[in-house]
Amino acid sequence: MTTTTTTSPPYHHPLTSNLTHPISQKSLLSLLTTKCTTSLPLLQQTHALILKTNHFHDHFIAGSLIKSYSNPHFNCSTSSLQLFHQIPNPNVFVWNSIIKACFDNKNPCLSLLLYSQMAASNSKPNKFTYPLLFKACTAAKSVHQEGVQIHCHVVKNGFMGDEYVRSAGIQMYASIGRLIEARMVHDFGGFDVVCFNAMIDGYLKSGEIESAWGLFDSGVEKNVGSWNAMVSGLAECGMVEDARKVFDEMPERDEVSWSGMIDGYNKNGCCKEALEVFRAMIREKVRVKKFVLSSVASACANVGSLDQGKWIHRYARENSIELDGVLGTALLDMYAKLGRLDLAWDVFESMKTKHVSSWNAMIGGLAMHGRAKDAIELFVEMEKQRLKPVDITFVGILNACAHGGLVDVGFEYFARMQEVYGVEPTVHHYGCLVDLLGRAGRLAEAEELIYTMPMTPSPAVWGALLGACRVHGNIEIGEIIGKMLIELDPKNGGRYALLSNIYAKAGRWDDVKKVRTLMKENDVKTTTGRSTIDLDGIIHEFKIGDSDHPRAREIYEMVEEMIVKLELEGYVPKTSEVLFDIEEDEKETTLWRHSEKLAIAFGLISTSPGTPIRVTKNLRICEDCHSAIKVVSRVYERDIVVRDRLRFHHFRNGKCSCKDFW
DNA sequence: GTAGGGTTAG
Repeated sequence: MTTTTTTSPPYHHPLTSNLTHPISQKSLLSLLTTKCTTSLPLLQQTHALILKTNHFHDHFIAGSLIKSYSNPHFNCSTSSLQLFHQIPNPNVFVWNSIIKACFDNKNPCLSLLLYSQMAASNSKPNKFTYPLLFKACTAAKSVHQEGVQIHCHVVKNGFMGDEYVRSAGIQMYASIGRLIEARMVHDFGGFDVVCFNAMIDGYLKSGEIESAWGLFDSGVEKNVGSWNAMVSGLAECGMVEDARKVFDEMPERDEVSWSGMIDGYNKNGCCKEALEVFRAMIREKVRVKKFVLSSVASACANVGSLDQGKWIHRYARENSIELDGVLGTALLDMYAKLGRLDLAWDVFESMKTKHVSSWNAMIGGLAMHGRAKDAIELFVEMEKQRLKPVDITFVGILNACAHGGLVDVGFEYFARMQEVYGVEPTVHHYGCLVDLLGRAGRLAEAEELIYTMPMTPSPAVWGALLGACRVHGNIEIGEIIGKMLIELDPKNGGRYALLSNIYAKAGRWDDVKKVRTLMKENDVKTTTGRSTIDLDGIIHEFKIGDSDHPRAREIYEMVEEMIVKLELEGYVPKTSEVLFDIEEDEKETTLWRHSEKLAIAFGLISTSPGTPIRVTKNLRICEDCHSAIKVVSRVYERDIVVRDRLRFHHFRNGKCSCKDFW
C-alpha cells in the first residue's frame, strides 16, 4: 500500500497504516472476519482499502465484503445489495453470499428472487446454495410453492447426494409438519447421520415423540448430535425429565449436550435444575463457552440468584470470554432482573458491540423498575445513534409508560412506532395499551380499545383489563371478562384467581365458591406462589404456609412478631386477597403465610440490621403483601426489593417505588 | 475458502 505524501496528511488506515508491503488478499480477509465484525466504520475503511488496492474484482474478497455488510446488527443490508450490483459476472460464491445476506437480514423472499436471477445467469448453484434456499423457503413460508420447486431442482441437478442439502430439506418440510415428505428426503439413498439427526429434530419439533423414539432406537449408528437432538427436542416438548434420562445415558457429551440440557431446564421453568447442571459441568471440567454462559445468566435471572450471577460475570472476565452482543445482553438483563440496575448499566456501557436486543433489554429493565423517564431517555439516545428500534423495543417503552402512568406519552410512542419506524403493532402492543389505560383507571377506554383493535384479542389482553378491574374494584366489567376468559382459556389458573379476587373484594363469597368448584371441574392446576431469597449464594425457596425450611420455627416466630408490630402501626389485612371463603380470622392467618412474607421474615432473622433484603416471586405480588411490606420497610428500617412476575418494587421507609401503581 | 448453539418480549 502506498500511503504517504509529503503535503497532505497521509491516507491513514488505523489497522494497516504500519504496513510497508502491498496488502494481500489474506490480510484483507482477516480484517473482514475479525475487527470489521464489530465496527461499521472500520468495515467502511476496509472497504475503501479494498477499492484502493484494487482487490474488489477478486470475487472471494467481494463476496466476503457482502457478508460483512450483511451483519444484521449493522442494519445496512442495502449496502450488501449495492455492492452486489457493482460486481460484473458474479461467481457462485458471490451469489451465495448475497442470497445469505438477504436471508440473514430477514428478507428471505429476496433470497428466492435472487436465486431465480442466478438461474438465468452463467453461474450454476452448488451444494452451498441449496441449504440456504431451503431455509429461505421455510422463513418465507413458501414451502409448498418455491420449496417444492427447489426440491425438484436439487434432484434434477444431482445434489440429493449431499447430506447437508438433504438435511436442510428435511428441516424445511418438518417446519410445516410435512413429515412424510421430510421422511422421503431422509430415506433417499443410504443412511446418513446428519439427516438422521435432522429427522429426529423434525419429529420432535412436530410433537411426534413416538416416531422420534422409533427412529432413535432403530439400531443405526448414532453420534453425539443424535443424542443432543433428543435432549433438546424432548425438553422443547415439555418432557424435561425424559430429556434428563437421555442426557444421563449418553455415552459421551459435548458442549452442545450440556447447553441443550441447561436450556431445556430453562425453557421448562426449572431454573434451579439448570444451575445444578451448570455446576456439574464445571465440576466435570467441561470447557465452558459463551453459548452456555448466556443461558446460565438467564437462569440466574429467573431464579433470583445475584451471587451466582456475579459469579458468571466474573467467570467470563477471568476466562477472557468477551461480552458480545448476546452474552452482554443476557448479563445486563440478568442484573436488571436481579434488582441491580447499576450493574446492568455498567455492563451495557462496557459492551463494545450492542445489539438492538441489548437496548431492548436495558429499556425493558428500566421499565421493570418503574423508571419510565429513563427508559424513554434511553430510547431517544437509541434514535440519536440511528439504531432502528423493533417491536420488542416498543413493548418495553409502552410498559415503561404503563408502570409510570404516562398514558399520553404511551399513545404518542404507539403512533410513532408505526409512522416513523413502520413497525406493525402486534397483539402484545395492544395488550400494553390496554394495560396503560387500565392501570390509569380508564377502564371504559381500555374496553373500547379491545373491541376496536384490528386483531383478535388474546387472553393476555383481556387479562390486562381484568387485572385493572381488580385493582380499581370494577365488578361489572370484571365479572363479564373473568367469565369469558375462563371459557377462552380454561386451563389457566391465574384467570380463576383474578375473578375470585374480584368477587372476594365485593364480598360475594357464594360466587367465590362457584369459581372454586369450576376450577375443580376443569381440573385446573394453579401455579403455586413461590418466593425465593438468596443468602450467600444459597437459594431459599418458600411456598405458601411452608414449614419445610430448617428454621421454620424461628421464621414463624418472626412472623408473629411482625404481625404485632405492624398492627400497632395501623396495618389492616386486606382479606379480599384470600382466594376462598373462610372465616375472617382464618383469612388473616392465610395472608400471613404468603410466601413473600415468609421469605422476608427469614431475611430479617438471617441478615444483620440495615442489610437490604431481596426477594423474588414467581407470580404478581398480592395487594396485602404489598401494603404489609411497605410498613415492614419502615418499622424494621430495611430496604426491601421484591421482584414479582412483572416488575420491581423497591420498598423504603414505608413507600414503594411503584407508587402503588402496578 | 461458505453451514450448525446462546440473549431481550410474551
